[in-house]
Amino acid sequence: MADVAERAGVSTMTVSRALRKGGPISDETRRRIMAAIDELGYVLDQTAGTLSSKRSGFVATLIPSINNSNFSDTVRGIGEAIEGSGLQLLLGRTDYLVENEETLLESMLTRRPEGIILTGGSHTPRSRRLLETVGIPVVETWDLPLEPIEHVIGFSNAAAIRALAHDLHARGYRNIGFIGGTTNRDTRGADRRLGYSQAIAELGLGQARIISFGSPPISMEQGGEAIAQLLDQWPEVDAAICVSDLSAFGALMECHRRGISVPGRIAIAGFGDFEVSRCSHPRLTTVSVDAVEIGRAAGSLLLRAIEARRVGQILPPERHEMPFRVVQREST
Amino acid sequence: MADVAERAGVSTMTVSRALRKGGPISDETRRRIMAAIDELGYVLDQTAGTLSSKRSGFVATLIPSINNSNFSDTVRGIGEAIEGSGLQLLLGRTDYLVENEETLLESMLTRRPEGIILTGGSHTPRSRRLLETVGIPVVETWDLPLEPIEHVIGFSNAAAIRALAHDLHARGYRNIGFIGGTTNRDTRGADRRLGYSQAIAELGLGQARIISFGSPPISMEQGGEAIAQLLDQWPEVDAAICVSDLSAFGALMECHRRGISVPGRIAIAGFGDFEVSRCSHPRLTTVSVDAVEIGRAAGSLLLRAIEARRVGQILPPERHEMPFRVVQREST
DNA sequence: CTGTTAGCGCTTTCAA
DNA sequence: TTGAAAGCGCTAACAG
Repeated sequence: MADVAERAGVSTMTVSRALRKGGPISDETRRRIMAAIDELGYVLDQTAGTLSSKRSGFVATLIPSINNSNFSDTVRGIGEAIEGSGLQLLLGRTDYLVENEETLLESMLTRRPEGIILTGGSHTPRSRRLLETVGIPVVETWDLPLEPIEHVIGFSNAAAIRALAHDLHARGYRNIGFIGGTTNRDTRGADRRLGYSQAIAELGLGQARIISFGSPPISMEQGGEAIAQLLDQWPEVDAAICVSDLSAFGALMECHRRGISVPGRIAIAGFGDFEVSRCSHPRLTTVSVDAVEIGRAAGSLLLRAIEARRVGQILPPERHEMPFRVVQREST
Repeated sequence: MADVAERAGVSTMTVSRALRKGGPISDETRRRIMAAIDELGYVLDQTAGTLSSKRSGFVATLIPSINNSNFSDTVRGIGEAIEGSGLQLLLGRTDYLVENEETLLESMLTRRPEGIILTGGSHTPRSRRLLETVGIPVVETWDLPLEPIEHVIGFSNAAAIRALAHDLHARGYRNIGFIGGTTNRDTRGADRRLGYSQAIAELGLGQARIISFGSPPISMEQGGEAIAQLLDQWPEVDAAICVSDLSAFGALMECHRRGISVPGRIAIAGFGDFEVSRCSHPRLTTVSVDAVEIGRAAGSLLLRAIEARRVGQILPPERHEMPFRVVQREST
């Protein structure tokens, strides 16, 4: 800034003002300063600015996996929502583990983010404590936690799968199985399994037929092995609900390979409305959630909360339930 | 730090030392300090530390898309490489546009990253200038630029597709088509198309049969529409190379839908060895690149370069060509 | 092994 | 519309 100020014949304070949109500064002075910056090829050092202004301009976001279109869509939505606000995303990948979330959270908090968006409603006690201590706005997404930290933009994964199971039942399927991961590490996956069990009980379908296969997130490959196991163990199954479209797709392809007709011999449905489920042959029935919209809603809510804090206020906790939709396609 | 220091009965400088691994400090003092930090629920403010030490602890990484397993695998590899070094990833998504790359770069440089990993070898003049001015280590990946900025961890996309075309030729295919995007926005995609054209010329196969479909990255859906167009325009084609596995998969599914046998009537091959290509039926022939290893190599190279700068040295530019491999599967 | 002093490059605050 | 002074919370450098 000193170099720029000298070149433009002003003080560093004037340079600082020129770099903010609303600053009281004459057009001519700003032009000279911008020219000087451009000639020097300099960029502002936000580190110093953060220290001085106590505004980092960071928004921390934690997602389970970056290579999952649901979560990457949500990140895109967050990006759209904070675009133009001067806020920057600090992205972290928990790999579906709350322990990783805690570590990442701690490491991100050292950057003094002004707000945080988390995936899911399960966190370690220490994570909750850290968030309380820093006192910045928090939004939990993709879930409806019973005891939210603060704001929530989510939906019930259990209710979504229940709706899918009811839909299958209405179409005449009676022996519906479920394919998911072996642990509760993926809490949304565990919630979906719960929704399946609830639906089976509600519909009076007797026995729950659950194949747990592999550490979450369950892959396409594992979906294929799981469907074989399901058909082996309960030959009477006429429909399979998979914890996500990826395993559903793997199951579908394995059926092709074995000459098992879908939906003739068995119907297959997934969750998430991934691109692969729209393109496969047959196209996969699934539950669609607007992941981009979850991100947009979470981002704009967080933005309002951050702006409130900047003027010394606190936005009361908000909780928005996002819609989901059973998408009936050719596989059921 | 003042609060912690008071509680532990030491100076802030001692607290600072306790928070670094190698610091000269007694076990007992460190224990007391850590206890105080834990009781208070405080985390270090790296903003101030960055300003003082001139080390941000950030590594900036720019990728075209986060929802692409190739790039997200590379990010994972980078993460593995820098794990334990105390460095943190600052991730940005360019959406395949060098103009976005420039904007993101500028915004990230305000955070004073200690090193940068870029995807591809095409950048705006201003991007190159900014990088020169800041003088931090730069690694370009996923390409072999003719005029690299500094370090390179990549491979030739053209050579990879040439190898695939030669492989198809060796298996008897003579009328090979290519499916890709309409513009050069995705420079790796454009390079792959170039490799196809080179191979057609080298092998004396006469006419190049190229279907350009949609703005890159071309989707599964678009792959399906493109294969229909290819078969319509050149009914003699006996093989199709797609710019990526996603479009190849879309093409494959569209053939299923139309009752066109793969590979009986037409062979289909892709690029990238995505999970979907390993699981589809038939499994897709593709070109495999170890994306995680590209990330690991780029990360550890950058780490060496950063450590060199920290002791006032400069690591001479390195250039590593990563292997690719044609993976013959059932679709050809 | 621990403490003191100075200062990183900005922005806030106040004054003109 | 502009400038001067002070200070954000750490760490480097030096001393003991």
